[in-house]
Amino acid sequence: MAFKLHNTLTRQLAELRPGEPGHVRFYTCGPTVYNFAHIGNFRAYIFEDLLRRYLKFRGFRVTQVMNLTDVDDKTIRSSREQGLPLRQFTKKYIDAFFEDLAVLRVERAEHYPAATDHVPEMIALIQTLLDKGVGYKSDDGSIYFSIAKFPSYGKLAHLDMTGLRSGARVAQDEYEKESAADFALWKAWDEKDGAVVWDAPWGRGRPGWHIECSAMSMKYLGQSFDLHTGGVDNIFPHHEDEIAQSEAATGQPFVKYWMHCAHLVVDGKKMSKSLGNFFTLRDLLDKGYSGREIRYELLATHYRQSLNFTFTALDAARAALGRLDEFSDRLRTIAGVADPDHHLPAWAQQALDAFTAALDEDLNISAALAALFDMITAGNRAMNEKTLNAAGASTVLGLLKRFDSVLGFLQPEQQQADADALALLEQRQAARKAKNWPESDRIRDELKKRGWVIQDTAQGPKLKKM
RNA sequence: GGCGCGGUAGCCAAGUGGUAAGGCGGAGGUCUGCAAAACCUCUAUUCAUCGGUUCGAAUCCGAUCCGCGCCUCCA
Repeated sequence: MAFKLHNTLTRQLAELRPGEPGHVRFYTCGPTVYNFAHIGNFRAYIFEDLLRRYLKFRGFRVTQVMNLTDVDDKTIRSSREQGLPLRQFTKKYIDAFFEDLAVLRVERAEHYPAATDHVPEMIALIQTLLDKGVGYKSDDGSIYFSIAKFPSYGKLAHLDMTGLRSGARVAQDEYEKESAADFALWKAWDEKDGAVVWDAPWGRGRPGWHIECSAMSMKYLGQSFDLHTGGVDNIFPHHEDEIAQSEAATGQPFVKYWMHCAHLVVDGKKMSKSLGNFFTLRDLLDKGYSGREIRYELLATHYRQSLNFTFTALDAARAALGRLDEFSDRLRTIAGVADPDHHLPAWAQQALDAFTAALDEDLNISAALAALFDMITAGNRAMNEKTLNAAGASTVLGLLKRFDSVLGFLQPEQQQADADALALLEQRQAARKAKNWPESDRIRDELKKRGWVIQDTAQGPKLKKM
């Protein structure tokens, strides 16, 4: 069995064979840090997290790089509006971004290079392109990439550029580009840029957007690396341009596999502020949903399928997670302190096999979750029939832990009952012992008001956060 | 117009030639002082529509109807 993925370059499934056996180097396009990231952004980061975690589950060593775009039109504009130096402005959103990732239980990548820390590398790359005659300087001092000099331009997006390539020189209002499809490697300083400026051999200015990903990915991963991911909207022009720049500069194939995740829509419509269906992670947390619940919803749809985000689905996620938690609780009760016996019950082994087979097939998460839920049904049945002993339960708990190394949502949120709630719970037990049902029910209602639900189990009452 | 994705139960969502996974919801049952929660069972003769290929199609081909994305800096 092998891990197969859908490669945007070929539009086909192919087995992942990293350049260095056993070690996957991959680059993921990160956030532009001018605002809080929204749930559509996080859909992409969670997809990449699943990929990362599954690669590790499969035994690969992973080196992942995610860039932070901290200089571009939007960051410059917003920092000026707020009267803050660029770095001070972006720091707030970089910090927020990492906080959000932690809430969503996204594993940290190995490197998070910021564009502003890598301008020398970008200048060097642009110089190479100028030396090779693929880049050219326009009258205003900007540097452009000439796609006419890169015949395979369009291979990722499957665009036929012949019509554009033969185009005549475009007028001044097209930023003095030779061809409309040429893109900026370097933008000459403009008054609107204020203090955001670097010196380059050809003049003052700032890097274009695409060049940062080429410069930083090659710095940390090499001129040729395994995997590059992002949202579908990045296929063109961003990733197409990255390929052009990088391959024109090095003469090497840039990236072997490209993976792109589809968009998230809300109630079937594209998220937009005007429709009132635009949500940051923080908006959802404010509504009382947990990062774990949001993670579940964002993860549960296959990454190449557009994800319809709804609150109904978020509630469904909550219910499904509750069931998963209950299963773990039951196992823990049976397992006690027993050691695992290294031999999975047949139904658990079956789940592991199905789980792996599903994710091997281009991260088929729906089938993987089906395997998990089938295991829960089988496991509950075994526990009902008392055919699962302590060691067996302990072994299955170990398997759940392995599953969670991929899924990242099985671990419940901490929910420590406060002293008051525990005191009430004891009072209710006393009332129940005396068969004083009205008092017992009154205390149950009181706890409910405080957000706790009582579950009377064979092992005594339990408090659950509502 | 070009490139591409999708239409499967009340909702969400797998399955891409061998006779419909899974989740939520709903219905019944078990447990319980009553509950709650949990657990068990059931819940699509059918896969947008119409033709075609085939022993066999949700899956392949053709047409049609809907929805959506990208086409120069939005994950």
